[in-house]
Amino acid sequence: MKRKAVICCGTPAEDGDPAPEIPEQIQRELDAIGGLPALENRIPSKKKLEERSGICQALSDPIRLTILSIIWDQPLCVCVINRIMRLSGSKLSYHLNILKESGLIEGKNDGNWIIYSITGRGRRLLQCMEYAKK
Amino acid sequence: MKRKAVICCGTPAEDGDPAPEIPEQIQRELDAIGGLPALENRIPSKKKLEERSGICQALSDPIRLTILSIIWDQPLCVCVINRIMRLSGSKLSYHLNILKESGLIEGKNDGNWIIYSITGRGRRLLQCMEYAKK
DNA sequence: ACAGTAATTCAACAAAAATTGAAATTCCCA
DNA sequence: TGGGAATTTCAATTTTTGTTGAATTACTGT
Repeated sequence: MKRKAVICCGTPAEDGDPAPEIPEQIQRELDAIGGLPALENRIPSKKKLEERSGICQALSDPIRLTILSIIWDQPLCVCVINRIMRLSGSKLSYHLNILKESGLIEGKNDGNWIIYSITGRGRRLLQCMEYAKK
Repeated sequence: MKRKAVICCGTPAEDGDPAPEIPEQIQRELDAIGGLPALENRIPSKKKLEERSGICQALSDPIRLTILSIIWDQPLCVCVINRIMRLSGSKLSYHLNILKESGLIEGKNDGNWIIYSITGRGRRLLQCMEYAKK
């Protein structure tokens, strides 16, 4: 009854390989939902995976989370943000740009200044984060 | 009436520096909420910032998001996960470990196998992500 | 005890992200 | 139209992350 077991993780599996031995319960659950093909179906498209991981990437730095918390209640110019952050201009700019590129903040020109505000998406994501994290 | 303006972003501000010129409206809004000290108060503690950015860091990779989607409905051994992912063992292990360290998945030993499942936190975060992203 | 297997760990390397300081851009105002 | 100020951009460097393949651990059944 036993299928031939193979080394399944030392090297990537290939299409012809026999299935590795797996725990009985897992096998049952897997069969119940439709086996491996059913599992594959749940994987989001490459495009979605990249979009989501990109957003998380933007949120994955304490400096950037700090910036978001600073402009949470009102839009602010870079100047004022940096009055608190105290970073070099280029460094702050670098992080602002990452937040902007992923749609979490947006900048509006006002004469000499650029005034950044948090976007709806940025606000929702941060709130979720907050809720889900505990 | 005008305060002396200074280059405020070329170099980090220091305590003695005069405040830079800022747009009138921003100044008003800022005053209304209690000025810079009020802004500083909203910044989460370093500990929280690091915890949150760490979680986002763990979610910031398509491979790891894929793993989470694979074990979304039922716990699976590394073996089966890799039947779909087709990565080298060490690579998969590396990513599983990052997810585990940040509390998004947990592993339970079962004989020769280690069976990974998504945690409550992992589930909530991914759901939020989904909702907030659009 | 031993052979076989699932999974992890380790050290070397490659790739990506962050930091730095200098230079450039854009706008305002005299 | 020229000087000053806010912000960004760029290239060089450092730091952090991810990948690879070999070696190791831990468990099972005999």
